[in-house]
Amino acid sequence: MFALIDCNNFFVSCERVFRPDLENKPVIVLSNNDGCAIARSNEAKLLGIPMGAPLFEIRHLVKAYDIQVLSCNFELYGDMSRRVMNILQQECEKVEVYSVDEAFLEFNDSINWAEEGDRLRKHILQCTGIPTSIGFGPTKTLAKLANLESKVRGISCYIDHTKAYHDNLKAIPVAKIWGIGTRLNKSLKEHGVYTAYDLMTTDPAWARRKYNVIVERTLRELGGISCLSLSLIQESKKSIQITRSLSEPVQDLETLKQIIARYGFRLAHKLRASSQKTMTIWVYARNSRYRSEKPVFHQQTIVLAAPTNDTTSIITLAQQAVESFFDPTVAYHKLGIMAIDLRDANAPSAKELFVSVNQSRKPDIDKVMDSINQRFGLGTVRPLSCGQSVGWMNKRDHKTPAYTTNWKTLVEVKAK
DNA sequence: TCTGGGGTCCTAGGACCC
DNA sequence: TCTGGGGTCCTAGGACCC
Repeated sequence: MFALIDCNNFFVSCERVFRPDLENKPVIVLSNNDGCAIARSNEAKLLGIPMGAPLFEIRHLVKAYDIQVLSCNFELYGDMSRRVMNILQQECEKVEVYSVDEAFLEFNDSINWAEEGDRLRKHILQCTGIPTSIGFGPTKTLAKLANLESKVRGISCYIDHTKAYHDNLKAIPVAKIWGIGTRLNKSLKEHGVYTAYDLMTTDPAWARRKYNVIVERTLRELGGISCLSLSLIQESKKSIQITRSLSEPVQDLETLKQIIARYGFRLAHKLRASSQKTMTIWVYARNSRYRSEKPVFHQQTIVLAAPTNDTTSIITLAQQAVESFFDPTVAYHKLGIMAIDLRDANAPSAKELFVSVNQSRKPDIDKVMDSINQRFGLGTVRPLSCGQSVGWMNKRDHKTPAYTTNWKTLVEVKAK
């Protein structure tokens, strides 16, 4: 038996742990640059704020209902996520961390799911302050659906393919199923498939022919046949990227080079943190999707002679890429750098046999930089090419402190 | 005025091999 | 006029996820 446990309105819940005054109030957490609402409390959802709503479009609601607006604080969410997952790993033998706020669990079929679910939810709430929902089922896809029901009802739930649950399945729109996105939803509806029950009772061979193996699998999973197993070991990443929208458009080459240097700096740091090196770097820049008359997308792919996670090399290559495609008439609004074709840093490739002595000594600098930054915060020491903070930095006007990861911003409690 | 960031998997088609 | 059969690898693009 599978279970999906999921933190309720995760980012908002993290904020509420340290801001109890936000309980029972409508709260939203914004994306980078305070652009869109990426997390909403139940109260905010009830006010009709959709996921991803741009802040400027909902200003009137924020004002009218005194919605509490917060900038994103990923340091906090990442740390809270680790705490929740650690607890799960202590409590269950088989845990697959699926995302920042979700995990799949696997249990013996004979467990009392209601009891087990309530126990876990209580325990997590007590240890971290984060409320969760939990759904059980004979497959991952059904456990996901049961989790939806758990969210609505506030208790542990179970769903399977048998007759006893057909009414539940008939009440679930096909778009809510894991793996059915907007395109598939539209197409399925055109073929008369509206609910989870409809999809479950569709011919798998047709699904394979008409769509692909993923849809076929989803359909079989709905029918109680487990096609997706738990991945207990965290596979190493296949790509790592840093992309950001700029808070204001940039048309100046030197500024763009500084920005991409910062992204390259973070990318190299991430690569080292996951003990990986990259063989290929992809850099792109584009104008605004919303404002510009003509979409512009500039990009360059750089294939390296040998895999690297060296800050200086990555920054140099990224800046060369930006120089090569830079066009002074374009107002750049978003930049990104991506490392693809990753290798295990601890398993040197034959190509690395030929790097110069000079280059092979460089990682020491990165090591020192990483250890200082680990202690005092990323960016405390950084290459000169990253420049000083200027206008294009991320806008975060409503950010809460890093309560759990920075000594300077720990919460103070006064006892009388 | 103002619109997020970071991933994965699958498939079709082209290039190339013998 | 008529031009094999079988295979692998790579890439771009589409769709999905949170």
